This record gives sequence, C-alpha cells and structure tokens, in this order.
Amino acid sequence: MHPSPSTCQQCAQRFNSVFCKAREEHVDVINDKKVCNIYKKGQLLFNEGAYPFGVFCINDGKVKLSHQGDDGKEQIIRLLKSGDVLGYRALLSGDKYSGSAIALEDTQVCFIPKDVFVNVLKDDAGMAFEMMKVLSDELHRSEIKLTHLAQKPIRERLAETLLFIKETYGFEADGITLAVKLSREEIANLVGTATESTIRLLSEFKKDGMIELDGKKIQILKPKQLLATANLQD
Amino acid sequence: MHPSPSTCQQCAQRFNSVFCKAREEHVDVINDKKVCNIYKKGQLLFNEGAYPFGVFCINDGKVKLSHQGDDGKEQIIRLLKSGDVLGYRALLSGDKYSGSAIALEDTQVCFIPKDVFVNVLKDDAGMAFEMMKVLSDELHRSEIKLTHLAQKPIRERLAETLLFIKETYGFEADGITLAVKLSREEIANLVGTATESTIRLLSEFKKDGMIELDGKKIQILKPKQLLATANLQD
DNA sequence: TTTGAAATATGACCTTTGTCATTTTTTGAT
DNA sequence: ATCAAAAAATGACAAAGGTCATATTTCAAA
Repeated sequence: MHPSPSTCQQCAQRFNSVFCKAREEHVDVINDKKVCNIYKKGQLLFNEGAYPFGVFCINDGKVKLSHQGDDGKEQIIRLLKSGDVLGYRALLSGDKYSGSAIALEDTQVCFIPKDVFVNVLKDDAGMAFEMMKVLSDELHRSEIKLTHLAQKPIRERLAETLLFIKETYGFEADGITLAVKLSREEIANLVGTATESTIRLLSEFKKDGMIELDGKKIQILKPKQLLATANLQD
Repeated sequence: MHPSPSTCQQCAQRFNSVFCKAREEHVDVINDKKVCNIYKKGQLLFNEGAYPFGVFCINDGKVKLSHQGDDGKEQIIRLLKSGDVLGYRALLSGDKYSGSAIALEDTQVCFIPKDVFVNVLKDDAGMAFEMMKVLSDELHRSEIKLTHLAQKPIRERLAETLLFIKETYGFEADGITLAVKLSREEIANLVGTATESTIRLLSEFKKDGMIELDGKKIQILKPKQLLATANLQD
C-alpha cells in the first residue's frame, strides 16, 4: 500500500473520482474535515441497517459491498477500488445502509462527514453532475446485471464475472493473474449461485484451458475464449 | 384519462415528481419549452440504442421500461406511473438508452428538452438533490431486486411482483383488482422467469384462494397471505 | 356472428442447478 | 513444523424450473 497522501489536493485519486470536477475551494473544505483511516482485511467500513453520517472515499485498497439476502446469504453488489466513493446511496436516499462494506485487503479510506459532502454538492454543480453520473452508471450496471441474472446460465455469468473482476482490479505485474484474492464463496456470491457450482465451473474453465487456478490466484489464460463463453452482446 | 393540463405550474403531478423542489422560475422555463403528447397503448416513447435528447414526464398513464436480453428476451426493469420521469439515466450518464419505454395504456407525456432539463438541474440545487434521491432510490430497488433474483424461488418472486404492481398502480375502484393489465408474458418478464412458470404459479395462487383471475384482470383476495408467500424480511 | 390469430392453460419431460455428504487441500495459529 | 479449522473439490442425488407439444380460450377484425 502506498503512503497516505497528506492532502486531498495532492491525492492520486482526485481526478479519478467523483471529485474530479469539484472546485478548488471545495476540495480545501473537504480536506479540512476529512478523517483518514486504515481498515484491515475483513474489517467493516459500515454495516447494513446503520444510518450513514458521511461518505467513504477509497484512497488505496479494495472493498466489497454486499447485501444480506433474506436467508442470510451474501450477495455481493459492488466491488470498489481506489478512487471510488462509498456510502452515498443511503445518504442521498435518506435511508439506512442497505448493504455492508468490508475491506478485501488492507485499505486506506478517507471519511467525509455528511454535512460537508452535502454542502459541497449543493454549491458545486459540476460535482453534483458528476455524482448523478456515478449514480446513473451504477444504476445501469445494476440493471444489466439484473437482466443477465434473470436470463443467462451460470456458466456465462461466471465468465462475465471473471471479466468484470479483471475490468475492476486488473492484473498483477505478470499481466495474467487477477489482482484480487476472492474465496470461491465470494465469487459465487458475486455470480449469484451456489459455491459448489462455482467451484465446478472454475474447474471446467481450467480443464478447457481458459484459466489457471492456484489457490485463490486466478490466471486468465484465454481472455477471448472467456469473453466468448460470457456470450455478451454489448 | 384526464384532460391535458395547460401548464406545468398547474400540473396535478408537480409536487409528486422530481420537480417538487424546483423553484418557480424554473418551472416556468420548463413549461415554456415542454412538448406534450399522447402515446397510444403499445407505442414506443424511446428505443434501446437511441441517444436521448431530453426527458419524459408522465402526466397521466402507465409505461414499462424494459431491456432486451442477449437472446432477445424482454426483461422489464421498471414500471412508471403518473408523476414519474423517464429517460434520465441515459441522459445523465451520457449514454444511449439501454432500454425501451412502451406505453401500457394510452398515456399523456410531456417531453423536456435536454438543455432545458440540464440547465435547471445546474441552477437548482433543490431539484438536483431530488434527482439524486430518485437515482439513489432506483439504485436501491434495483439492487434489492438483484439479490432476490439471485436467491429467491420463483414462487416468492411472483408474489413479490404482484405486491409491487399493487404498490405501483394500486387497485381499481373495487379495491381488489390491480389497476393495470399485463399479459402473462409481461408478468413473467417482470419476475424474470418463463411465461409457462408464471401461468402455472398464478393458477396455484388462485387455487390457494390468494388471487382471482379473469382474463388480464387480477384480483388480490388475500394480501396478507400473498405477503407471507413473498417471504420478505424488510 | 364468424373466424383466425394470439394468449392462456396444461401435461410430459429434461436440463440445470442446488443440496448434502465426504474427501482433500490449504491456511493460519501455536 | 504441527495441527486444527476453514476452504476447496468432488460425487450422488434431488428439486426447481425451463422447454416443447398440444389443447383451450379469448379477442379483435372482417
């Protein structure tokens, strides 16, 4: 993990986030009021059911956002990376958190208090539009995933999920190993299926030579074949 | 259908929509530039793949918003009613429409050109927040639906869908008949299942005395039992 | 009113996927 | 390095749900 940035002004993620369009004066205000923290792997940033009192801005690390299904089964809703903001949905709806956020690895996070965030949004139309764009993009992703969940077999959805993980976190230095470690159960909870089905299909993908498995490390050997397996139109 | 309102200022839906917080001057601008139209049942408001040049505001009527799955199967994403705004997702993302909007009955719709809508959003923080709230609420609904789609059996999802239709469109004057006519196929595309499964389960619900079926009319006889069948935690 | 197409309904069957049991492997703590 | 616990892997089986074929009904146009 990189060293903590001294200020928001110099933050490596600044122009890579919802704050990219924020005016300088507003970045100064946020910098004054933010609080930075490191969350260890597995630690909770916030818990389903709690009320938000601000938003989280990921400086460096990886976080999963998941819902608890009615029978207690986890459904992973989003994967967050450096530059992503977290916790805005509940805050803007005036709701409790509908999901829990957990660090997937040691992660450096800045917390911006609710009133600071809201006031900047109120004063800064550029940032408000950026926020609306983030929300719209999320909504889009969610609706596409919903359609695929309703209509596509698990094999296609697993292939799609592996590609999605690649899009989100990219590869290690070797250029083929997914740069995140997820358990089979977590992958299953991302795909929306049973853990055993995920394990079986990953083995098949391996047998087909599309991927290589080494513990939690997953290597994408044939991205094109994987894309074909995902059977995506768009 | 009620008569067309002469102005946005007097529109019955004004305080029931995203414009509820808009300042008077902005409502005047919108009123000046809006164009109203009636869409007959089955008519397309916009089509997947096209670029948006404004947003639609439903004055009176009902509209479905659906995605085309990769194999051409429809997935209904949202049901819209009077007061709802439509087409903002693609506009705010700067995307093409990712879904098609079709009138479920003769529907009166006002069209607000893109630049007018965007300028009002830019000038009016109250409305911008309201827009963010609408987006956040939609995102919430979509993520919950995603979780249910991944984890709940069709029987529960169908019950939930019937209750959702009730929440959205309410009942006819008799207080028990759902105030919208949807084909079995449309209900299936809302639930995310095969038409035959939907037909079978509706028959079961009828046999169990929870609902009554008369062509496309559906009566909710035992709402509590239906709620129990939906097995919702929250 | 007739009539043909579309929608609804129903049965038979099969595929997909989930569940449970068991073994093997990995991992982290001592 | 060892050991216990967790995770992964695999097989057998069951259940859910989809598909296909075929009535039956509804509905709108002639």
